[in-house]
Amino acid sequence: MPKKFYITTPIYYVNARPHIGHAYTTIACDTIARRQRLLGSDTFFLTGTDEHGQKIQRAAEAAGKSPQQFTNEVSAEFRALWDRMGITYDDYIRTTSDRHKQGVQQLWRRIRDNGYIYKGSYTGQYCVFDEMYVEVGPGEPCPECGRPTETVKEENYFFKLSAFAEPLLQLYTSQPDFIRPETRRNEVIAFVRSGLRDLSISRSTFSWGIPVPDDPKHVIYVWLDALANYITALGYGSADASKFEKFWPADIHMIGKEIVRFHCVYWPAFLMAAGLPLPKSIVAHGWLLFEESKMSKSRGNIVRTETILDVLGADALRYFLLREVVFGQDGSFSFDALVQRYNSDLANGLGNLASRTLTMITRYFHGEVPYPSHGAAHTGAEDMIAALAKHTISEFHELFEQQQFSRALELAWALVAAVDKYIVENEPWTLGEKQDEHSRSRLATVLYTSAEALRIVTSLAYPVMPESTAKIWAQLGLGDIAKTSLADLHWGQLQLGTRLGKVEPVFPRADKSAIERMQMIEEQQRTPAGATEAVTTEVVERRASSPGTAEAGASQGSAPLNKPAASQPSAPNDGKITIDDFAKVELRVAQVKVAEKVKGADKLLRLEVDLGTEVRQIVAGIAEAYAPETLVGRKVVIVANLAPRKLRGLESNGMIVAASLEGGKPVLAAFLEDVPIGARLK
RNA sequence: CGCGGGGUGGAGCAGUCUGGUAGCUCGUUGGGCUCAUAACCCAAAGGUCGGUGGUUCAAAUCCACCCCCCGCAACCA
Repeated sequence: MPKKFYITTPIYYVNARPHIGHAYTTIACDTIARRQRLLGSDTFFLTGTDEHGQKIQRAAEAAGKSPQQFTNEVSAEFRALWDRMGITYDDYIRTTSDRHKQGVQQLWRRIRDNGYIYKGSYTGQYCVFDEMYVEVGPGEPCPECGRPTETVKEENYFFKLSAFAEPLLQLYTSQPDFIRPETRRNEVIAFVRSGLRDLSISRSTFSWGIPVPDDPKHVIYVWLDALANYITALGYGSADASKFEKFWPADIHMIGKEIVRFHCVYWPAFLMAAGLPLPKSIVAHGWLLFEESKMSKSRGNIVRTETILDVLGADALRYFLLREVVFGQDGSFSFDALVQRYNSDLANGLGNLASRTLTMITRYFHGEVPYPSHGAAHTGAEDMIAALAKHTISEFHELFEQQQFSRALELAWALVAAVDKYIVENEPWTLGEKQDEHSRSRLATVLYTSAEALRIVTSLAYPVMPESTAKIWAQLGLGDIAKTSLADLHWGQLQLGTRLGKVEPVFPRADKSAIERMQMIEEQQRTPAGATEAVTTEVVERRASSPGTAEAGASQGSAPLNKPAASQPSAPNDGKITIDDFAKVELRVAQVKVAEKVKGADKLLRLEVDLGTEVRQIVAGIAEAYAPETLVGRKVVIVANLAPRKLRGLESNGMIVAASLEGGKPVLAAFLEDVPIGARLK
């Protein structure tokens, strides 16, 4: 009876288009799943999309679509990307599917019948973005994300989360591996220790969700809805629960670090309340940051996965992400680093080793794997390679089990380097020129050893790079790489006399133009985002069940998340605006009448400026560069028609125009000639 | 005391949990080889592992204190 293995990605929230961060999570899971299959496990790999909630409802409205239509489209995009990347998911769950709704309602009933749901009323500040109530006063922004909150009063169903603090802490203690890596575990423990409050798990203020059983005025809280996907996909709550019986509990829930709390606190609590088994482990990875250079203002910084697929292929991306980023920590992505890695490790490393080894076998042995000597032509060098290979296999397995992908790959590539060295030291090309028995035998041994090491690295790397390793496999004359067994991989399995396939480069070298090509594609994809659109699209995946894609500086509005159909007449493609756009900005000369520091703020000055027609208050972040008294009487340029905004409790009605120097130091705009107060700049 | 992540040869990073010759990739310099995708191999230069103190036979690693940098959030309309 083979071991079962169940792994999940988060289900991705469809308010954002898929990007490289989503791909990162999915790639990690796919790699683990492929490896498990090769190890002989009966594997089930689940991914899907999370489609309910107020945010989606609003985004759909903004796009002029029904929520279902909207989510259908985005969900299909995710699925298409995974298909294009060859992701081997076994099922794709959508939270708007009937099977899911049915299962969620069943879960609800079960928790309710066990006495963990009660009805209460709640008045408070609600953050639409985070889909949660926050503890702030009316009018205050969300402490989590800083966005405005709405005052909401509703009668809700509550989940008795408070009853689970002790059981949860016990869980974390008794199963140290439940949350990985450890820093996340510590965070969770600290959070639970600080006390758990009951959780509101229904909403009646909007309708885009799954109705609460027996009270359809309410819809079920999106997180309870979403988390349940892990069991509903297996048929929980349906007529056929055989998969649920077989695969649940999950072996790994892979998540990004931003959704640790939901998976490590709420989800196990829900399951405990329902009397269901808990997942075995939750693995949180870090975020992908984009080329942390400051020049990212001119570039956008959300990289589309398709761009990389177009130029270097999926395997290059898979290898890069798993090799370059220390799993669990934040990593950075850049085209430069990608191409660098690709060239040094794949083209020059594995690809070149395959090429040189197989070419020589083709040349000297007519393309048949030769017989290694066990006699006089066998030296200690072969033993060393074999021993290293053996060590590599066992260490590699161990590191992979701990999700230490980068170290595992580094280790495997050390074998590649060792074989390169072995080849140089043994000079098979010299041996090939001699015809004597010993030289022939020696040559056979060297080439067999190289090919066998190549075979081992290739099979270890298969889960990471399924396409390219399959090509090497074919060149080695072996069958279907996806059908090989990793469990009993060992030295010496390469069959003598195996006929090689056609030898050709698997990883063609990438030159600098590859980087330029990718940047160009990104450039082209970047539709000029109208300001209004940015509002809806700016809700990048914060709560989204995916690794965050932290951005270095640029405004998020330029993300390629916009509807292509945007009928914004304004800008040509290169980011330029028309004179009409500029005319919208009302720049005027004003004179500072009053300037003073804002209490409790380091950078803010409160100014009263005279526009000629009125005196208004502006709060500006220039306190570090200008002393208040030096400003009084000075003429400055302000943006006069900026929407008011509260800063530190004070309303600011405009913005002072200043040059921004390195380090953020502002230098106020000024005139050499005298100008009248109120004059408009055009 | 806002949250978080860092400070390791020129660059980018691993190693820190489980103390014991400081490792990887790129880059630089010189050499080798010619089977291979201008690739591969060798050698060299380059490090007070942020600082100070402590524990220890032994500290990049453990403890304490301090300094600095970067995100996010603020107070950059």
